[in-house]
Amino acid sequence: MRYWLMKSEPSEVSIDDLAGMPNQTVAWYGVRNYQARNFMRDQMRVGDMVFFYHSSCAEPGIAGLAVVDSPAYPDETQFEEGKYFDSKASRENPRWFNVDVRFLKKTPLIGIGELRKQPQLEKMRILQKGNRLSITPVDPSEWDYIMRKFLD
DNA sequence: GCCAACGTTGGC
DNA sequence: GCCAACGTTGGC
Repeated sequence: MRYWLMKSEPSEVSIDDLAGMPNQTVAWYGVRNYQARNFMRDQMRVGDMVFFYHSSCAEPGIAGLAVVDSPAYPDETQFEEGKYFDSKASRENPRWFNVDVRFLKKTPLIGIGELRKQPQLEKMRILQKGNRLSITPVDPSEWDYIMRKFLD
């Protein structure tokens, strides 16, 4: 089993939104970055654990726990008109993929400032200067540390 | 709103 | 294949 951190803008899908979805599950549509896509398509497995992270908002940070609920499949929004449409993608040759993610629990918000204070977390991808990847692997030791320090 | 960092695009 | 220009991300 692997561990991940997935960013979502709460104005799009917040942890509360996720909790209110049918089956408490959402398709992680809209990823348009190859590295993030490859993580979903090639490395994620059903049952992998996810930190649900609120980004681009007043209080950025980890807001909940989720779990990967499906293997990757073509992202429907690449075929539809709208901001995620991709004219170079086709159903025969899809370019973008997503997994489904299921709500596990809401957590007290662990702000990015709190995370930065932890020397044990200084190598976390999310905390590196210039980091922009919306999906990043989390080292098991980092996962354990956060769980013990903040979520016991 | 600012702006540093990064990914993508496209001319050459 | 290089690299300048451009667009986006995301914390502050």
